[in-house]
Amino acid sequence: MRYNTGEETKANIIQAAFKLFGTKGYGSTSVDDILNEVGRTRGAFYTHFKSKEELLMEVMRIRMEIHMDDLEHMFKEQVKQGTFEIKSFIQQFLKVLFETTTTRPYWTGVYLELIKQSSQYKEIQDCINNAYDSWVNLFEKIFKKAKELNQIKPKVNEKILATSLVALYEGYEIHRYVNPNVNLCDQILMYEWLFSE
Amino acid sequence: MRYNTGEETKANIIQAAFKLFGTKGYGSTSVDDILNEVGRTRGAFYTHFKSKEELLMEVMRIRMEIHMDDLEHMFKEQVKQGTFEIKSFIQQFLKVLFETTTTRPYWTGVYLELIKQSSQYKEIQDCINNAYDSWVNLFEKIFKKAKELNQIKPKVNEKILATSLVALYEGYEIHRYVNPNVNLCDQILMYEWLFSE
Amino acid sequence: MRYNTGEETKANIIQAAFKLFGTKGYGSTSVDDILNEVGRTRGAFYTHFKSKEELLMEVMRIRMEIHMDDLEHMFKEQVKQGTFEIKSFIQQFLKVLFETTTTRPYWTGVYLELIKQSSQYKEIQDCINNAYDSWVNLFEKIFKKAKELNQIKPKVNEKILATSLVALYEGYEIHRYVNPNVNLCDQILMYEWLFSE
Amino acid sequence: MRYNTGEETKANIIQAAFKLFGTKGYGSTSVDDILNEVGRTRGAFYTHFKSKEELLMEVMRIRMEIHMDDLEHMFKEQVKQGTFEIKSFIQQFLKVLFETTTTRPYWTGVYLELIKQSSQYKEIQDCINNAYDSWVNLFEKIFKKAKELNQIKPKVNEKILATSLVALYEGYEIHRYVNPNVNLCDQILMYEWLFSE
DNA sequence: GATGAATGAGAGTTCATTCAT
DNA sequence: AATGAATGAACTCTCATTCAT
Repeated sequence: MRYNTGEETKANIIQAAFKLFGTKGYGSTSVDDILNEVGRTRGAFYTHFKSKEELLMEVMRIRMEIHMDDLEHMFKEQVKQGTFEIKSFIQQFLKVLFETTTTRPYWTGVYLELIKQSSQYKEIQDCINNAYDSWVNLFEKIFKKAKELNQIKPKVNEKILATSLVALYEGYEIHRYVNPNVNLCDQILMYEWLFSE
Repeated sequence: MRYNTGEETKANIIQAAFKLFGTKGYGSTSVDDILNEVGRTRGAFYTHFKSKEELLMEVMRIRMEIHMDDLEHMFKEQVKQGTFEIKSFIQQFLKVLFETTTTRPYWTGVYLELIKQSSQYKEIQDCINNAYDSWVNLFEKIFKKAKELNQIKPKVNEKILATSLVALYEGYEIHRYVNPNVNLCDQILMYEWLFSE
Repeated sequence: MRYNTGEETKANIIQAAFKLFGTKGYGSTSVDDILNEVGRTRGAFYTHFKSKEELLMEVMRIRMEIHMDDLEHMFKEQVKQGTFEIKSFIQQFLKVLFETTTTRPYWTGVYLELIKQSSQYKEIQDCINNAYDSWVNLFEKIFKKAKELNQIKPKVNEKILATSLVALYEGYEIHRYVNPNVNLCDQILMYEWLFSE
Repeated sequence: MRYNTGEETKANIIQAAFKLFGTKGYGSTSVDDILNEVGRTRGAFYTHFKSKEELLMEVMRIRMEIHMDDLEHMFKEQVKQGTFEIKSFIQQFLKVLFETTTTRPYWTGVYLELIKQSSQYKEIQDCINNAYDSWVNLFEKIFKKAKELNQIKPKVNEKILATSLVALYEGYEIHRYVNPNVNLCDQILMYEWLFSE
């Protein structure tokens, strides 16, 4: 059978684009590169996407969600089961962060690409800002929950704490992108200290 | 006057490249774009640079230094004059950071570009890592000095504190790149808190 | 009709390249020149060839064969039909050579180009050397057949005779390239003399 | 002393051009390449030559003469001293030919270049044709002398013999250009045979 | 006599996109 | 749904040549 279902090919293209945008960058990845990876040819691309730009948007939409959902799900689950404890939660979160999965470096590459393109494309800017807000809101919720449970007594308000945590996270991730050998495990101490006492 | 000195033109090109790489991105800036800005023609470029790539490296080298030196100079000056005080130092530093100068957004754009290209070019990777280390070392020195002067009593070691501060800084800067309207002034509270007691 | 089959366009390009490389030279023929001749645009070229260099190789491969085959075929045919006679064979061969066909001058131009490029490209060097050997071998066979039939009694061995004939041929052809008006018909006497008695 | 005499620089340029045109080819040798070799810069070139084309002409003029003169001088000397003998003369001539001097391969490269350019530049065409005629005339004289001295009894006239010898020579030289390892010493037998009896 | 900054035309090549099939 | 030939604009880079110094 020569033809896939359309959806299959489209999904393959998005998957390949995610990988290639993440490694080679958006600008340096040609439509052909993607299609080579997928085993399809030029024309197939334009059956599914209006343009390369549109593909970038699709990649963005899908991945932004995935990224968020992991953490949110973990939080809600723990709260539901009454096992939530801020320190161990943060530690688990950091473990996910510091573990090198196959897709994580792709994601950082894509994310950097998006940040850069955000100055050109309003849609990307909005998407990132939304994601950013979601993160901050999620952590705010987390910190509030922790305070409610008397696990922390922050001296600054939870919003600021959350914003800082996200910035810290992004700063670390970028650092690791440039130097994958860096050992950031000690940093966990930093996070712990943020909430100690 | 038709002919400049070589250095003049070269400097103009680097200046224009800094601006354009920062706004449009390296890949989307053509050699022609740069030369239009400078008021020279294509060939002039290759009198001064072997390739566009080499230009990127020059921009990187020059700007990395500039960026570092501002802060280091401020620190040394204050220590020399006996006016160094960690909280106000950090506040001044943040003021510089949070003030929108004309060149700062360019710099963030160029920096993002460099981070992205670091996976392709060893030289860029090394340069960023060096800069990163310099930053961390500088802040370590600053924290040590502050501790020495009994201005802070950090619970984690100064190295970790420094690494975190740099990450925090980078995280904020990127956030601001995506959303220039964001008000990060409240964040100063965060920094302050980091060192309070 | 806007779209050809690929093979059609590819063949047209090779044909045009043969003509232009032969007249203007490889270096002075631009990809655009070729495509103008063909009535296609630049991009079409790269659908069929990886580079201009590759095109040169294709032209070489194809033409080298054509050039050889004419003569070999003539020889085999005559032997098969029992009409082979060395003197008249050589005369026919020379007639082909000395007649100005439309494509012959192109070929000499291309050949010169290849000889020159042979110092840069191993593939060309090998190809010419192979062709050269084929020529020598063919003439050796021809001379052996002629000796076998008692048509000549060469005082030097057939290999040397063959090598010399090829050199003579090439020397003449080059002379004619520089001065197309030269009358080389008298030279036939020379060839005849080579085998007389 | 920073400045040479003009003549010195000019001569150096011609010498370097000869080498580079011979190895890399005229088209692939840039004016800069030549000046690098000489240790001068662009402007110096145009003090001495109107254009790159003119340089080619100068190289041609000078080298064409040198090439010819060697042989002519040898011939005249031997005749004057009464030591002229056709077979040994040809052998000496071939020894010069077959010996690999440093400059010979350059010369063949330049010569091929000139042949190719002859279709574009009337001056080159004329120069080569003149040289060609000179060669033929010289060999004609040589053969006539040999016949006069009863050293050969050619069955074809001396002109044809001379033309053939030149063609043979050129054919061999080109063969050696493509495959420098080829051993053409056996070919001497061929030349000898040409005149035997 | 020589420098080297600048010109500007033109080269080979890439690539997002279109479209007949 | 997919192919792949073709487009054409854009790109980086080369180079013969000019000219102020």
